[in-house]
Amino acid sequence: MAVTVDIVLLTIRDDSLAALLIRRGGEPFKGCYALPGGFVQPDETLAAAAARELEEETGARGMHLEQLGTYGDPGRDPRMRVVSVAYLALIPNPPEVTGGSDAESAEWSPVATFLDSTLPDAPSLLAFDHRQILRDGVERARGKLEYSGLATAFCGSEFTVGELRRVYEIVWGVDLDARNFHRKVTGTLGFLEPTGEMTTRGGGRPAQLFRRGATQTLNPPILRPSPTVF
Amino acid sequence: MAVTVDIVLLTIRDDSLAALLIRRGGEPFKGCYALPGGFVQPDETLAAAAARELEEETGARGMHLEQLGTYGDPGRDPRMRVVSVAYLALIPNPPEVTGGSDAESAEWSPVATFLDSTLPDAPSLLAFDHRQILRDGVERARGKLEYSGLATAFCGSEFTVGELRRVYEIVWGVDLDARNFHRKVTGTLGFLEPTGEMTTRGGGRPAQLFRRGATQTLNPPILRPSPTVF
DNA sequence: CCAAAAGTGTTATCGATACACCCATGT
DNA sequence: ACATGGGTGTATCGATAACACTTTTGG
Repeated sequence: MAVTVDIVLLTIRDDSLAALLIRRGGEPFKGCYALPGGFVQPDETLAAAAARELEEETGARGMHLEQLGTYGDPGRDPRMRVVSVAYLALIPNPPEVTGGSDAESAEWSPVATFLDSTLPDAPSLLAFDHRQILRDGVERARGKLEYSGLATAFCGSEFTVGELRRVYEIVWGVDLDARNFHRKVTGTLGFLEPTGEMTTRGGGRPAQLFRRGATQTLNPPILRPSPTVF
Repeated sequence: MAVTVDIVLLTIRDDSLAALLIRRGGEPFKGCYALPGGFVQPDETLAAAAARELEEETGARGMHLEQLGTYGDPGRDPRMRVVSVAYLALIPNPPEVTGGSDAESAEWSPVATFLDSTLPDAPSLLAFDHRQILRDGVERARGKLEYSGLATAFCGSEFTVGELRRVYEIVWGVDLDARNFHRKVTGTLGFLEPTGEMTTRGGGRPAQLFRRGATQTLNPPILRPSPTVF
């Protein structure tokens, strides 16, 4: 029985939540998109396999990486029985992924393109059961923003409160009150650590720069106004 | 590479949170306890494998079953590379599991016996990495009580508000205010469905009997007073 | 000056908590 | 009568939501 890892790598690009997808050059699902991934080697942990595949595909290391779930229905891959452990990864500034090595090329695509519920459920765009995995990954990210510091994984090492708020707004697809959001995140002790620096990037009045704080659990949570649809 | 399922089967027994564990009759970890589990067959889904193992061990079917996580470090099983998909299962009235078939015998044991943080981390009691899996399963159950109807999976099909509260108190290891709890769960529309029946089991004034309602998500959640330790 | 984003203040309202209190049964 | 658990009422407190308002930059 083959064991693979598949990775839902998310980022914020052009004011959209985007995922890294591979255009398949061969059968099955030739021409479809698929999640990056590959076989687990005999002597590496599952997380190490995911990190290795990520680095091969993007060149980036050290981003947020967590296990998402395992997908092993017989027949999910027509060639053989494959049990795939899915990982969720988040990266701040999406590296350009031009072309890729062989016939397979990697691209950033807005997740809405693939998850919009008006689309048919059949794998017309995404290979295997990767639509479900992508959906689960996006839902995990959306949920964890509420009670954890996960959103900072979409920001660089230093960021403003406004930039952090944009992450919430884009991932949840809602508008948040900037004033209340500011009070909430700066008021949660240990959540954000001020650098002392200011920045004017983004225009308007200069904003303080922050780093991730030690408290990576948000209590009470930030509740999303209305659960996002797809 | 071998793929197995391991099951954290929890129940409430003698006012304690208890797990079903197998006493190992052979090497490795002979004499240790281990989670029930086994190999995934070529033509069954992962969940079906877990359900099958559960039925073989307890005779029970149809209980709550959800995927917990996948554990696949090289060396976690000294005999070979084994990737194990762990499932969390909950059952209301623990069936007696006398002896078992062969040298391996199943028992219900309070989880505190194995998770108490004063114990050493080495697998002196639990085989493989099963202590970590058990800990993750208990933590998942504790967390999900807050915002889901998971607690009802510990109750029979009909239960009183008091019985449901006992589940929370035992799983979380805290005391809850009976009056506020009552208001909370009966006030969440669609969470509990009154049967119209009353019962006097448990003594005191007769209590209404309820069934699980359609709403299996609790918003706003019931927050546990202070996170349980181990 | 104006637009845009950063922050602060204030108030209404909702939900949780901590109780006091009454109800209906078994012994 | 009294113990036991079921259930309602109510005041207080903390967090959120809505929004008025000031601050500081760039164009």
